[in-house]
Amino acid sequence: MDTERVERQARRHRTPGSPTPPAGSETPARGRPRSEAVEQAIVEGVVELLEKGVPLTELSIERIARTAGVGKATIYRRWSGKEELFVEVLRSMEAPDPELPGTSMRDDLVCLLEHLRRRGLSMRRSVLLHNVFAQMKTLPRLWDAYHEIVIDPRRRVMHEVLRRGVADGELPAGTDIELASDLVTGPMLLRSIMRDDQPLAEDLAAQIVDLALAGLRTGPDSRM
Amino acid sequence: MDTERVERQARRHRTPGSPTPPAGSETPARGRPRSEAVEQAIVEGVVELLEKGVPLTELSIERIARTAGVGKATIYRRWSGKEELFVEVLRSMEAPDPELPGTSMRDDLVCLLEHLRRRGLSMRRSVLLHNVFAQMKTLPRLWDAYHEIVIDPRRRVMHEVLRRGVADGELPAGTDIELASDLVTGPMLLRSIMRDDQPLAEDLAAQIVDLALAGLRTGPDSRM
Amino acid sequence: MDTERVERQARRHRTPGSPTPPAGSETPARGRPRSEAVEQAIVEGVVELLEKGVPLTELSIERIARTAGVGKATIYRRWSGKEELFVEVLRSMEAPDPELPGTSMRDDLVCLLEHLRRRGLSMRRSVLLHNVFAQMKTLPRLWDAYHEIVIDPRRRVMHEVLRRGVADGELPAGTDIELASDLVTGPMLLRSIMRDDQPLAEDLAAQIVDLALAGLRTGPDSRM
Amino acid sequence: MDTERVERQARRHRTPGSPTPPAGSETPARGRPRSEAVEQAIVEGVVELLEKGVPLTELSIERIARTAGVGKATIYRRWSGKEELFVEVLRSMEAPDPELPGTSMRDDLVCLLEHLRRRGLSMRRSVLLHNVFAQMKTLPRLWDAYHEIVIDPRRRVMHEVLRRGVADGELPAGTDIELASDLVTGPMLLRSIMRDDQPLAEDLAAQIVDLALAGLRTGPDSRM
DNA sequence: TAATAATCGAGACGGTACGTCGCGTCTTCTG
DNA sequence: CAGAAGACGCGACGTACCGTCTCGATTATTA
Repeated sequence: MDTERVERQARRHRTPGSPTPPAGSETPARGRPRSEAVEQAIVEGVVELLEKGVPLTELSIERIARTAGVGKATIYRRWSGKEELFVEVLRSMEAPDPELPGTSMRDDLVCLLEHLRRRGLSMRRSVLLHNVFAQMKTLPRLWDAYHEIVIDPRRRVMHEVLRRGVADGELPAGTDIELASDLVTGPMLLRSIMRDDQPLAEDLAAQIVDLALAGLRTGPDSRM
Repeated sequence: MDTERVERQARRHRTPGSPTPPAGSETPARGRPRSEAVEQAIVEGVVELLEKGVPLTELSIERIARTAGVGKATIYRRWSGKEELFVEVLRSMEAPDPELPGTSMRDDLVCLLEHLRRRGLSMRRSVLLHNVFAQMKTLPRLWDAYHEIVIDPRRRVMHEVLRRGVADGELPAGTDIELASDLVTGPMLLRSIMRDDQPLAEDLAAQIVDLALAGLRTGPDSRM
Repeated sequence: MDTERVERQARRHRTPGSPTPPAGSETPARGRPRSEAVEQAIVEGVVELLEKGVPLTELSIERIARTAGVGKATIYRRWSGKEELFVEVLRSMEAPDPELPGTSMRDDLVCLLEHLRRRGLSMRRSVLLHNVFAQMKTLPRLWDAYHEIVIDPRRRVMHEVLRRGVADGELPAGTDIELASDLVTGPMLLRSIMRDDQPLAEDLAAQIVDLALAGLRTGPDSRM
Repeated sequence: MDTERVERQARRHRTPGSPTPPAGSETPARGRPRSEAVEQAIVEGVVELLEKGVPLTELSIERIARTAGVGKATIYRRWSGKEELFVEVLRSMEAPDPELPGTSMRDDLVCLLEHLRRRGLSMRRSVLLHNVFAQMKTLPRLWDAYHEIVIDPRRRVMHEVLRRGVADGELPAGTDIELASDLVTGPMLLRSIMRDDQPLAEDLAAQIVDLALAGLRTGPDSRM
């Protein structure tokens, strides 16, 4: 009866994209299942702290655990560290996908940029994502996850809109979709990230789109 | 156990921009003067570590001191913490101002953007500023200093170029200089920061400038 | 998050001396009965670990459970903690009572002391009781149980032997039985516990008994 | 200036027997010296806790640090763990060497045993050494140190006394000094350790010595 | 030529957080 | 019900840095 398990079976953290296993029950699920409520308490605790203005540097795992009334191990059981936890937090805060008006490519682009502007605004208001975003490049896994979950889907939508623009004749054939996408997205990003002392004007999205469509040489007044 | 802490006078750190006191000797300067060599050793030590690929998170003051063969107090005597030290490092690494060709506004813009592209490239190559930039928003003083020293001067130059473009008739009168500036800068920033998996094409600066000048509706082929 | 802890009825553990309820079934005994095999597996697992040289400090309940391939709760269902479990282990390892030759008080004493010597030897050989004994005083219930089960019975036997010695004229009337008992037992104990670097000579029991009987002033040579 | 020390120089803890280096200054003593006061505060804190009746199991390093108002690292800087710290505590509590009357071997033996009896008493009174001693065998370094510092010196004194007894004719020539020593020491040890429910009689030392000298067959009344 | 004073490397100091482990209790599913 | 499995709140482990504080030794200026 010498069963002493040596390899404690590598800890399995939740896969970023799938909170609950889809359908085919992979393992029979032995032992007491992890509490959903605890999961929520932790993530919500982090959000509360961030909204209270606590700087990200002071967001120790120990403090998070204390706030949520939870043992440290319970956090480490789910996420391998701050990074992975923040991915969860980020996901839980992301606004739902914008619904495109579909009236014209131009209007769709304005809508997408407006969504970006709103995210920029909320980053400043709540102090929240401001810092999470700021640190993201230091936390490579978080960066990757954010790309996968947030950035890439939006980008794909914008590419689709632009491709439709080419098909509808709103853009010339042979347009570099990637570059076009970055031409309209870049300025909004710059305003959000680098100019955090200035407000983001209400009609900024429209301004950028119209200027990008018409070109500097012509100016936005040439729009139909 | 010697509990009575005497409140010492606040330590005075060097002002960021002036390594040596200007001229009028404020204090008679008694005692052993600070060693220039030590100053250099610390900053160079940080640069070496960053170039060796050490993540910024592992750049503890203790490790920096060890690397430079220097006491911790010697660092704190000069800078109040990591933030202020990094400002110094940042300044010591910035490439010299680009010299504008002056042949046309378009060429000047391309030149400025090319400078930005090169910075983006070096951030990736050396792993260096990559992380420093990434963390910068978490370190507000570093962020401010970087703005003051690096971003703002470049921005002022670009604004000047654009204003000259309006004066020369290359741009329509009434052009929003700020917005125009961001329209060309934004895309390059986006490529540098958000697309760190893709290369920055040799002629990217020209591509962006030409597309921004002509506008999406027209496409870059309309250039002279 | 389910904070209201309900005060459950105190768990009832088995009485140390009676592994199975005597006869009159106190409770109707509903549900699945406790497995004897499990009981054995746990105790044997502990013994194995101890004999493998695992220090008592590293004998966590968690590890014991792992070794025996048993859930932690299953252990706590039987014993209230390490202490009570160790009593069980101790009992399962004690050598059977020595049989006295009865030829003389002196020979009986030697026999009893030889038993003690053997226990001392086995403590060293198997690394086993060595540590259990060592920690016993920290675990008061274990200490008490050990007294009750092991020490006291032996002591009573020795007292009996000595009393017979007085009756038979081998010892003077008015001999302090307690003190006499300790005079012969003490040295062997000391050698076993305090001199674990030295061997326990084959004839040590005889040496001690003879010296104690004759007295230091006379020396053991005076024996018949 | 690539000095980065890799091997942090193995931590040196104090040698058990020599609190301060004898004379020849081995190393020039660089950096801030360790505070004597802190050392004292820690050891005294442990003693206080033990005397307050805190069980040894609850004597975590963390609690000791808290009690002494000291950082954990400060403790680990001096001792490698609980074991070595307890050696210090033990030494700080040991009564000074007994002064032998020298009137006779018998009186010297009584004096030595009386010293042992007093230690036994203090172990019970203060709850102190009781547990420390109990755990000692689990903590091998502590056990070794206790031997070296406390047991062995006393034993050597007793052996000396006995040898003098042989020389003076109080004991027969050819007496086994080791065995004789254990014959008188053993019973006192047994009473101290194994019979912690009974008091240690005032004249127990004399009783044991006299009985051991005269022998059980004769009884203590035969003494001069 | 001293006396004075700030600097230097080194490292002790009280803290806080790290990520792990064991405690004893609980909650799930399977026999 | 018992049993294996493992989640749970808790608290200690030993380590790493934080920013401050002594140390002895060094290096200028001032008297």
